[in-house]
Amino acid sequence: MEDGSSRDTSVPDDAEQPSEDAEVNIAQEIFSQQEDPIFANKSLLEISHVPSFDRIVGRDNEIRKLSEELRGAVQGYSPENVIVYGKTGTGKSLVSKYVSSQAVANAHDDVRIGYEYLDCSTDNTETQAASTLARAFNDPEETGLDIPERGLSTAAYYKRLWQVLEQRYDVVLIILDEADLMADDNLLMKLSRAGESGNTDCRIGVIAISNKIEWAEDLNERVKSSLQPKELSFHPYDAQQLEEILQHRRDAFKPDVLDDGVIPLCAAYAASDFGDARKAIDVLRHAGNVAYERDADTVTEQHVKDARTKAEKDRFKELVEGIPQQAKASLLALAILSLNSEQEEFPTQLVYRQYQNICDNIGQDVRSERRFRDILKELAFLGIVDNRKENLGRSGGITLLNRLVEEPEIVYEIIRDDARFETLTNHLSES
DNA sequence: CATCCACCGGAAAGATGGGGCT
DNA sequence: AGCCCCATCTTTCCGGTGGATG
Repeated sequence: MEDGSSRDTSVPDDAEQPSEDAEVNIAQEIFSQQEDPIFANKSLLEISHVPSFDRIVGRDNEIRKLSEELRGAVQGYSPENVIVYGKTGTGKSLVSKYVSSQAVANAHDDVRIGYEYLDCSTDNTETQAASTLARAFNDPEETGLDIPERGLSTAAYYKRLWQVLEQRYDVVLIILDEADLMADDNLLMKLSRAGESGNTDCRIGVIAISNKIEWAEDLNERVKSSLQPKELSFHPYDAQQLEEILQHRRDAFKPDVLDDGVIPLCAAYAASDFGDARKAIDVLRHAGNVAYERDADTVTEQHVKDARTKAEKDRFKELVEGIPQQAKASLLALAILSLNSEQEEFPTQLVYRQYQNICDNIGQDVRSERRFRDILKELAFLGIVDNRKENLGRSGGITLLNRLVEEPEIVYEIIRDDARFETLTNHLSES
């Protein structure tokens, strides 16, 4: 992402260096391993992979209902707005995309219709959302409009969005995935009122996806009344459906490498995890990786079991590696306290002092205590720490007790791997 | 049983850095 | 060039909290 000036010291063109040859050969060896004994087409197991639509399992009812709500769009009328609920991995996005694409495919000849999918966990502010939508619907060739990613005011982005819709579409469907992560309701408000406030003649149908059932209730009254959403809820997949979903992806593997019990076991695991299809696929993929790493000929149930814990560890490691430096220092403070004490829970004050030590030690800025509290809350939101409020009464007031969710050793190791924490004096602790 | 401790957490505003427009 | 807008992180200020304490 950045300038490459610091690394690449070995690039120069003197090819006769033996060490470099060796490296090339190692790399070649790995890259050119043509025969993968386990996988035939691994991309079928990627999370982003959308199965061909005739393979959607067990969601016929949902597809039917959603299609009915959107029926108007096909003829150029206003579709209903829909809020789709359901736990993660229950096919909400998949079905929404599928039905929208079908609406586009089956539209009457004289109806200009389009749909776009917006992930509100990425574009979580009104401005970003308006920007992304405007760019997604736009075609510079046709409209002559260029829409920059950033730099414009929110109002300016809306203005362009309306222009684009006006020029290019009679009806659009907008899928807002994870709509509950949106910072505020303004986007929904604007979209639902675009017509009546004369911004555009294009009719807009919103499909808002949320995994929190309470979300609609929290919605601003004004939004609710102008959106008038229909509600649709998705149930978790049962074990049998999960199994079927996995069977459809069997082609990812070479024939006969999957032991009979593997898919049912993955399905059973995922079914106990709230029927999350994504998890089922994850576990299956990881099982394949485990088998590969162990040079096995087939994927066994044991591989699935091992993969399950491995997958969780990987996820956790990635999560911790990805947090900002200040958060790492904070987390490390908590880990060190846990390592040096019988207790599991520590009041914020104590953790803060430890955090100050760490910052001093590695020469990092110390944040204010207020900010520190927010950092802890963010860590709690990510599920890395747990915090519990307790009132210690007259001598202590209210305090948060913080506890690591994972083993402190693991957390400690992961953070110490970060180069910026290398200089940290070993186990500086005792308070 | 009223008090009171000292931390919690909301609000607002500053700092910094991304970028576009005219 | 000078101005405007937005995102993110941080600090400052301060009212709220509720069980242990006397």
